[in-house]
Amino acid sequence: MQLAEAKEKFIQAWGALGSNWGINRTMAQVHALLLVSPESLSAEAIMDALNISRGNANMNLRALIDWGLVQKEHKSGERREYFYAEKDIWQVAQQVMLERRKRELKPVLKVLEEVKEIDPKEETPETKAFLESVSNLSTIVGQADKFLDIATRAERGWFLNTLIRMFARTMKSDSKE
Amino acid sequence: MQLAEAKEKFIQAWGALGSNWGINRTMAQVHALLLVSPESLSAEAIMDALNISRGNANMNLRALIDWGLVQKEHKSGERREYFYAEKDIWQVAQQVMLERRKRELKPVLKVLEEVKEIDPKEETPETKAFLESVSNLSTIVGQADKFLDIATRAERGWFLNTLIRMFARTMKSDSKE
DNA sequence: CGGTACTTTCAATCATTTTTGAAAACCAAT
DNA sequence: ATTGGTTTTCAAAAATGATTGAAAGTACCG
Repeated sequence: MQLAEAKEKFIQAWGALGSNWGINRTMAQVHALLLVSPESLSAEAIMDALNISRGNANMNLRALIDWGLVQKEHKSGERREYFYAEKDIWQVAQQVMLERRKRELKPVLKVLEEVKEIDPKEETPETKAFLESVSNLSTIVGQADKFLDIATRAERGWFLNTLIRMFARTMKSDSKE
Repeated sequence: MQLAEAKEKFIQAWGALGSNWGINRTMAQVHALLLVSPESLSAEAIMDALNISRGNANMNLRALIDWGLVQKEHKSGERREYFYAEKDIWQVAQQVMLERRKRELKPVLKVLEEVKEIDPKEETPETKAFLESVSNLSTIVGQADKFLDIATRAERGWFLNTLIRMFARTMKSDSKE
């Protein structure tokens, strides 16, 4: 396979993954492109590589900067801006976890708490079932949140080791517990 | 707050969360509705509760069944079908992890492997950077996949305990490692 | 200043996804 | 085998989300 072909394939796959997870396909593609570019790229270069308009490139670059995944660079002497992506994938993952937690998990947790405050006069089975579901849900979502918080702060090595340890345990006691 | 109001709020929040994560808003709402209904519901009831058409209700119910989150029930004497959701949230979470892993993580892992096979004659910095990014990426994605595999099989209690242990550790050695 | 080289914005357009609703298929009871 | 209640399908319509492109904005330079 040629490099160009491989890049293309990777960019497409990353775009598809993104769009399955609620991230704008083009934004994911721009990110993919920057990830595999050793040098920072101008808006121009990105537009050309992905066949998108200036406006589109600009918007998605801003969004990526907003997510903390991409940064601007001013090359001295040059007037135009260049963009490059954080290359340490663990950092990228952490940044994504941080943002999604903030943007999506927190609001849901908030609603779950609010919704627990039902007028307790209603003692129907419906109310009971509702409160039970909600409280289970907020337990799990809360745990996920806590977990992501840990992952977000952890050193890559520590986190990895813990995973391995967990994995080893599971293997040993596989179908018995 | 009244029960009806609380339900509505919850259904909306769940729908919004779903759509941020690439899941059809209505599908998430149907799921939410069934989650908080102690009794199984007919398609009719769901259509009414969410103001959606028969076709829409049907399609999303099928999709939920497909994801293993909802099941049909035939009430004896009745001709119409009733639907209910798995209420154990840990099981729901596991099912979702299982499906997304299968549907989205696996294909990406496959592409990452394919894309490593570049004609090694191209020894440019671009090729190097590309291969490095890809290999880092497949390490992380592979680890995420393995982690989800564990989570997917684990008993709720065991998993929770491990999380707590991880959390305790992090707290103790917070900013030093 | 005024010009040049860019970046940003945003209303209009285009593309994709979701929803509808009516027709077809299904299926149990007569 | 016909009826009536029900589910399923799917082409078309509606809604939503993404993209464009041109105009407005910004900043640097002489």
